[in-house]
Amino acid sequence: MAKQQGRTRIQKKNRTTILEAALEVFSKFGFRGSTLDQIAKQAGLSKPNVLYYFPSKEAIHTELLSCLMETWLDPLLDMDANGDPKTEILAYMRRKLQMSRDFPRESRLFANEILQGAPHILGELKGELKDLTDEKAAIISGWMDQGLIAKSNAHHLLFSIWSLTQHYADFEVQVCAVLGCGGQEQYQQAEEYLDALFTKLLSI
Amino acid sequence: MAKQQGRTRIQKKNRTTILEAALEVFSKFGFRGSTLDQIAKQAGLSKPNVLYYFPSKEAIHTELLSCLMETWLDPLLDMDANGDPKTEILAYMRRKLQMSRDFPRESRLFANEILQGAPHILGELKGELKDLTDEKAAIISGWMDQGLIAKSNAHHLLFSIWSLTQHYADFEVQVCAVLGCGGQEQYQQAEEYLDALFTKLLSI
DNA sequence: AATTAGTTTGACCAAATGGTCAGGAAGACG
DNA sequence: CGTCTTCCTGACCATTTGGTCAAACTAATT
Repeated sequence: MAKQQGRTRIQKKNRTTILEAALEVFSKFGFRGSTLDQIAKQAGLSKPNVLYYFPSKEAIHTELLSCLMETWLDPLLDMDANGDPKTEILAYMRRKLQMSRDFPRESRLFANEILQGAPHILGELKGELKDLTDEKAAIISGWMDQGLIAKSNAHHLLFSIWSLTQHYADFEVQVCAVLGCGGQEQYQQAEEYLDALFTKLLSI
Repeated sequence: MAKQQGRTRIQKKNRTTILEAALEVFSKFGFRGSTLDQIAKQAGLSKPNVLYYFPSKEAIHTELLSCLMETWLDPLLDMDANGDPKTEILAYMRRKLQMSRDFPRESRLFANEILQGAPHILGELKGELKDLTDEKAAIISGWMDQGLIAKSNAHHLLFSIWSLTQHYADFEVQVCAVLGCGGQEQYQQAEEYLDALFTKLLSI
C-alpha cells in the first residue's frame, strides 16, 4: 500500500492515467481479452512507457482490483447496527444502486473477475468480504430476532441486494435492449421498483 | 439451422463433443480468453480436427450462443396467461433457479457475453428476447390491473427474477466464499428465500 | 551550464494463437 | 476387394501479444 504512491508528480499522474485506462479496457474485455496495446493507446502512452510504471499487465489488473474491493465494501460498512433497520437496509440498497449507475465499469470489472472464478481475489472474498458480510448478516439477523423486520435469511438478503443492484450495471446492454432505452432512464424505475420490493420484504 | 445437422454419425458425435468442450472453456475464460488449443484438448481432438468441423473459433462460439438463447427463453415461454398469476410467476422463478443449479456453465457463458456488450447476440436481445419479454410483461401487467397480484413494474419484475436466480450461477464463487460452502447447499436456502421474497412481493 | 535522476520510445524478441494445407488413415459402399 | 468419400494430423504460417533494452530525451538539482 505504502509503496504504491508514486513519488514525483509525473509518476502520480501517469499511474492514475494508466489505471483509469485499464479500468476502461479491462471492464470491457476482461483480463485475458484486453491487451497492453489497448491500455497504452487508451492512456495515450506508449506500451513500454506503461510497463515503466507497472511491472506487468497482471500487476495493473491486481492493483485495480484491490483498490476496487475497498470501494465495493464501503457502502456495506456504513450500515449501522444502531440505526433503524428498514432505513439502514434500504439506504444500503440505494447506495449500491447508485454505484451501479455511477460506476458501471467498476461493477463490470468485478463481475468479470468473479465470473471467471475470482482467480486474483479469491483470498479477499474468503477474508474481508466474508468477514464483513458475516458481521452485517449477524446484525440483520439480530434485527429480525427482535421483530424489527420480517424474518428471512440474512445472508441471502444481502446476496439479493447485490444481485438486484449490480444487474443494472453488469447486464446494462440487456436491460437497455429490452426496455429500448439508451441512457440511464432505467435507474429511476429501478429505484422505485427495488424500494417497493424491499419495503414489502422487510415489513412484518 | 438446417445445415447444422451433421450428416454422418461421426460428424454428429464430434460436433457435439466440440460444443460441449467449448462450453466448458468459454464459460470459464470468456471468448477472447479461450483458445482453440484449450477447446481441442478438452474435446480430446487435435486443433486442425476441431477446425474441420467448425470454420473458426468464432463460429463455435456463435453456434453455442444461439443454441443457448432458445434454452434460455424456454422457461419464460411456459408462463401461461391463463394460469394462476402467483403460481405462474413463482414457477417461472423456480425453473430459472433450477437452470442456474443445473446449467451454471450456460449461465456464465451468457453472462460473459452480456457483460462484454453482447457483441454476438445484440440482435437476438433486441429481437426475440425483447419481444418475448414485452409479451410476458404485458400479461403480468394485465394480472396486476385485474388486482390478482400487487402492482409493480412488470419489466423490472422480470429483471429481478433473472438477476436473483442467475446470481447463484454467475457469482457462485462469491456465494460459496461467503457461505463457506463448497457444493450446492446454497440452492436449497436460495429457493426458500426467493420463494418467500416473491410471495410477499406479489401479495396484495 | 553541467550533472544527475527520472521519463520516453523505437526496435526487437520469444511465445502463443488462429488458421491452412497436403497427404495419410479409416469408413462406407459397390 | 477396390474405390471413393470422409475424417484426421503433423508441419507450417502470419499475426498478435507480453515484455525487454539500449539509447534518447526531459526535468531537477547543484
